Amino acid sequence: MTLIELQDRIKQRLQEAAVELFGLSVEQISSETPPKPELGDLAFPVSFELAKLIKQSTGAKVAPRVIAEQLKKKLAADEEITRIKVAGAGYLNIFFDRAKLLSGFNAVRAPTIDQASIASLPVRPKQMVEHTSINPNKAAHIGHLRNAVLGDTFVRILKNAGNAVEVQNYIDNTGVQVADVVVGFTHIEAMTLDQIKNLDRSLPEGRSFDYYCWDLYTKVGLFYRDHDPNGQPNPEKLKLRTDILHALEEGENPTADLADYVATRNVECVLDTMERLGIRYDLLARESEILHLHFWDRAFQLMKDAGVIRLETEGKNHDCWVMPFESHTGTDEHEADKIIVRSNGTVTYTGKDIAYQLWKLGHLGLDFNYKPFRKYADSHVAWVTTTEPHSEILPEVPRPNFGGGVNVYNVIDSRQSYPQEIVTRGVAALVPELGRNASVHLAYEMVALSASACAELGIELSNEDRAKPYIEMSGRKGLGVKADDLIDRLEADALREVQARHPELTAEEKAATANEIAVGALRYFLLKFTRNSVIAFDFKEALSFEGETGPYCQYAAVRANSIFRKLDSESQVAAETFIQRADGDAEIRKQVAQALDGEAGTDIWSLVTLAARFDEVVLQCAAAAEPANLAKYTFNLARAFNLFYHRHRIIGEEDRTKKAVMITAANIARRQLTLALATLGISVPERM
RNA sequence: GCACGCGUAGCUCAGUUGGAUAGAGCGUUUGACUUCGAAUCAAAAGGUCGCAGGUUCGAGCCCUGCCGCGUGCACCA
Repeated sequence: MTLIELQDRIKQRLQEAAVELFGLSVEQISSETPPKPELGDLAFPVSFELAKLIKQSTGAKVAPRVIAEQLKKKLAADEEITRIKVAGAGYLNIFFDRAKLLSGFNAVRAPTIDQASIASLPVRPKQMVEHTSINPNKAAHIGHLRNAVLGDTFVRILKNAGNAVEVQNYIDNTGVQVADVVVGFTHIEAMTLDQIKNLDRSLPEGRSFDYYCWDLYTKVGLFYRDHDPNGQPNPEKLKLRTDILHALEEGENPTADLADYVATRNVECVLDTMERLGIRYDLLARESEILHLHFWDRAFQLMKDAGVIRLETEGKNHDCWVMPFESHTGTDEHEADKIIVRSNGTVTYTGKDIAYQLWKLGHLGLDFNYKPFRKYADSHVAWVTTTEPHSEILPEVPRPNFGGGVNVYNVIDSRQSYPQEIVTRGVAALVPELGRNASVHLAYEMVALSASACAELGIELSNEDRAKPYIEMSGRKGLGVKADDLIDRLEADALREVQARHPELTAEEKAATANEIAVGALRYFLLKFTRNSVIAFDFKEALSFEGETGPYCQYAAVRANSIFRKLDSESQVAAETFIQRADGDAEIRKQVAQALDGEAGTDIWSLVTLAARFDEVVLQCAAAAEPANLAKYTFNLARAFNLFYHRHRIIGEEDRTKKAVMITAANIARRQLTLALATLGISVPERM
């Protein structure tokens, strides 16, 4: 028996009772947790809702408390329920049979989310999540990290909620940003492809190819402006970019080969960075294939046939194919319609994304070719799209079927809400049966720099910038905190602590532990904010291991594990069988109930109920697409455990029943805490 | 100008879809290591939930109008 099953059963009873008593059906029965455990385990404000419905249908005013009393009588005593109380202005508060549920919760085995168990499940509709999608022309910064951590955590949440999920990382290898770096290599540094390869091989440790490109990219911006940061771009130099862009779209030429090397190496570097945080992918979908395999041509035809876009024959958008967008009333300066195909015949990002989304949803009627890109340590393979047919025959790894998802989640920052809205509309117009909900823009606010972070990075601020609440990062200006730099600092800080606390560990163990702590700190830091909150990045906050942080949660789990490491196996087995028997044996159940009663008992019981709520929280997070809720829950569970840890001693406990109860409570708590952390992508170190 | 988002403790943020006495972390002050690990725990101080109306049994949450801040409104992505 899980908490969700129990809740659903009570909700159903309440719905039946509402029909029986008042002839009213309440569509959604909401439940909540009472502010204090003394008030009960579960509260239903349904009487308020019913009072309103009764007034609406009959005009009669009935006090919520009166309704609650009637519902209470109808709610026949369940065997899991010991008591029902009407409280406050009309709450229906439920008290569970603590002994019975403790036994029940203990028997529930944590679901595993490994590949084997997923493969054995019947075919389920597939959820698609696209995240990371960094332009492959430079190193990742903390803004990209927020995207990847958010996306990866959402993937874990979906999997934990029982979904099949496919993870995609979109590689814009034919866009302006890649073209810019190519301009840097060919026109500033005057390098050939072979020279770039040699340079790549000769780069020193700690200055990888993506770092090199980061610096080069900022130089290109100045190059366009003839080295005057505030100057106007030189049209002749901008033409270099346009020419390269055309060569990239064309494909199969020396410039495209050079760009392919640069983009692919940057992708490899970014995948290395993400691997440090436990973030992996199923498929790297490249823009070059969307062009060269004629995805766009097909989508273009579909859009023309459906009348979704029209060719402008006059006015500002003369010769462009545009998608009308009525809700944005156009002004003189700002055009309402969105250009999909430019007057020179090339397609915008929005158009390419519509084609890509159609493919993701299985409605384009074309497919990519695929080849393996990277094999991870656990033998999972990230595939990449390719133009070459039958590339998948080469390796021995079986290829999954990509695409064809029922829902598509696109993790993209909220500055792109407008183009994403157009993409969603376009897809919905082309495939009306899918509706507007098939393609979801999972939007989040940007990561910006706090004033103190700028000071630490040695960035000089103008007076205008100083007045702002935060400073926006800029890849073009090289303004930002690189992901690997931050992870390095976190690992160094963590290593120093581990060294001080556990000098007996080997160097490898220390390094591994430091990595686990660094990942815990970073992922939690990026997840504790809700999606629509701007993160003004601050080093002190991000580097903290105390208070509401990942390491705090890890520490609670480590403490829990250390209890079980020290506890003799005899006590563990005894507790297990004792609590198991509480379900059937009335005498034992009475003893257990006693141990869970009173102030100390309620204290222990509240830890158990909080731990049991994990499944419910995961479902909520999946529905709301908000991983921050899970982060908050995990922290609260860790906090509850630390409090329990402080107030109760297990190993020295003399009373057999009390000891068994505490062992079981601690075991449930550490199991759920470990699971919650794993869902956040955070592991629990052996020691810390 | 228009669209979207935000405004909650000194600072950074939550707030279970309209419910019980508005909560955390940091910072400040004060306590707790001979104990299953103090990366911890406890206590105190700290609030006109931007302002003004409205809806109702009930509003931090919904509606309207203001004020302030951010982002977007490209033939970039």
